[in-house]
Amino acid sequence: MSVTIKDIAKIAGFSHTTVSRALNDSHLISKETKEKIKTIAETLNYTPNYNAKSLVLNRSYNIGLFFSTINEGTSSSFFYEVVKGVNSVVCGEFNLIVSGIDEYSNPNTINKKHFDGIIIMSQSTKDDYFIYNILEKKIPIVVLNREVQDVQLVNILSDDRKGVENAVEYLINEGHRNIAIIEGKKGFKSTQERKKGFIKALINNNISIYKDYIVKGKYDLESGYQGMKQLLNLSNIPTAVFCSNDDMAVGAIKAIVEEGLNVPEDISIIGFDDNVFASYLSPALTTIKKSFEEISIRGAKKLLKLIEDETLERERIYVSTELQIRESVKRVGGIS
Amino acid sequence: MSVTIKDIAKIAGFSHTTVSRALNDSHLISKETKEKIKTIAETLNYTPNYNAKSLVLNRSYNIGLFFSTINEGTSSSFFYEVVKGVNSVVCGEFNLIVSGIDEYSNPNTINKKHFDGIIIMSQSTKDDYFIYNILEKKIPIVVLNREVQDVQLVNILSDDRKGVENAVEYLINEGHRNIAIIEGKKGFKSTQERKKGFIKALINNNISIYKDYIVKGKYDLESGYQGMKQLLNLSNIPTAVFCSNDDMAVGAIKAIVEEGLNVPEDISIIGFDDNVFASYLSPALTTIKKSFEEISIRGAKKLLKLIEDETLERERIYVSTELQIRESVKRVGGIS
DNA sequence: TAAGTTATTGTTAACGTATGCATAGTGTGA
DNA sequence: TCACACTATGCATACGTTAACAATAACTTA
Repeated sequence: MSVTIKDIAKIAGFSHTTVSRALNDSHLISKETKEKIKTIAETLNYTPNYNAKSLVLNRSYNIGLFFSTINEGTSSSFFYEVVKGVNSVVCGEFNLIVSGIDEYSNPNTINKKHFDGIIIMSQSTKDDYFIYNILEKKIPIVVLNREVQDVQLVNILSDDRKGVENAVEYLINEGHRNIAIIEGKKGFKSTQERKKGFIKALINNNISIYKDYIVKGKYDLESGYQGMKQLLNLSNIPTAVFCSNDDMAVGAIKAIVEEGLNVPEDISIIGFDDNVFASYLSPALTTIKKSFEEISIRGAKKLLKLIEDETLERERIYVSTELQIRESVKRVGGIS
Repeated sequence: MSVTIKDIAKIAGFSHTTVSRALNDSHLISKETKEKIKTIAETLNYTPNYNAKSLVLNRSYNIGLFFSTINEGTSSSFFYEVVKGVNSVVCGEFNLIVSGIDEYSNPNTINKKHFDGIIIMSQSTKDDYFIYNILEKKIPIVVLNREVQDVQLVNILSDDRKGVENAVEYLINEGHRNIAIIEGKKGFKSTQERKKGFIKALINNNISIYKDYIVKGKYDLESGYQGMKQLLNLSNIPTAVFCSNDDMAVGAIKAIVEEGLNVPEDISIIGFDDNVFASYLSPALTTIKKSFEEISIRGAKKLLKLIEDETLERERIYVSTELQIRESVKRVGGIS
């Protein structure tokens, strides 16, 4: 049916071994035969059978990109950025197989013959059993977005702490001194990290930290609303509030508006995530964006290196965030 | 290294052929041996080597999903819906390989050994050379979203005409009689189809068609703005306007607001596409949504059938659209 | 009881590629 | 001129699976 190296061999008058070597640029073959064989291959429109190649070389030319799930609950811009990022790195040499972890009731069906390497965009600790399974099989793996503890693996994470630190420094540069935070959900790693960044920025700039300016939240709209209410009840209302995610920022804005105040004229707001809706709010929300595309690109590149050299150090890499400056922050006061 | 059927054969005391047959539930093998072999396979954590399987069975277990491009210009919600839709159908039996046509300088590198079937989400006539190439190779193929002419293939398309017809009938049911259209870009298939749907709805309801109510557009914001200006200059301003896409709807709304009028109080607007921003506009835009997820699901299912039975009729399938009713249409007048 | 049928298992080759080893031809140095 | 190295090629086999064909045993049937 389709052209094989044996067909080429017959026409060229060489053994199929020689053809194989010629097409793989082996140094054992003379220049002239190489050229002859290559032109024949081209005219015959030869393409290697990757299944046969894979069988003997014991590799698949496949990279697996696994999301926790591909169903409801995955944001489309997130999904797109990740696939795009990984694809831009692995396309050409590898096939990119996209899948959801929740589709695999039994992770054992995944084996090394099938994937040269695996990238996991992890959004839940439920993924861990899957990750451990792959680690056991010694398949090169990179985990994005979620820190996997107690295990040596390549982990690409967003540097939330630094991102918040920068954002709060931006507020300070805009003249704000009374800056509050509405925290994320208790127990979440991201909650801690974002808070640490907040504190760090204040300390760096010798701004004292008021307990009243640190209020709890739960990452949902309602808790942002309630948190802001609490801040509005203070005698010394902050001029700027960092909300640990965009949902809470929306809740906070609602509370401010209800109070008859305006964003950013009376209070400036910064969120975190850069949700789809962030730029459509009025005022458009200034927020901190994780670049999932960059996380994915870095992860994919690291994976390719890992495939080449399996002894590579398993490190944790932090990718910087980007402050999306829009309209929810106002400059205040004179120059400090 | 990893477990093969020969390993199982040794332990079970059968030939590897018997093992192969047992694991594939061949009727040639007795119940007892089947069970025995299967339990051994399970305890050894056996997974078949798909490359070997593929080699001998001449199939790949891969489905290719090709976009015109995966880079800038692809909307994320569109991309996500499509991957999600296809994945929901093919997961389990097949690997889903996602790729961009623009990554293949030479489509000849794609061969039947590599893909059991291919789905093309086509957004440009530039894809045609690629599509023809795959057709020549007799790889089962389904083309989504764009009509490919002069060729027998399975084509899954959105029924724009019917969608617009329904939307305009909705306007009519809301009491509107003076309904205008701002057309899409000249020469585009979609422009014609959407216009036909518009006309059809009017004819169905015995509403006469004014030439003045049909204005040209170019699918961009500016042309929507200009088109609306034109309509606002008429002595008999329409009470409702169907804009052939959402971008033009935004332009149209801008023109209306500039004139000191309101949407939907003075003029109702319907768009087409359900862009990301549509629900964040104020008023939130009532618009016609192509369900790319459904197009993808239908396409994927059709492809699987095509793989099973290559003689299947190559038909053109139209998937219905969905009217997203939001806030940009107002009920007018009494009951007609 | 011989011949035929059926149920179960084994032998062998095939898929298309890469590679260790063998071989032939050509030059090189003493 | 002989031994040796080097270059270019071919032979044989392996990868893990399936399947055509062969083989065996047990059971039917006349």
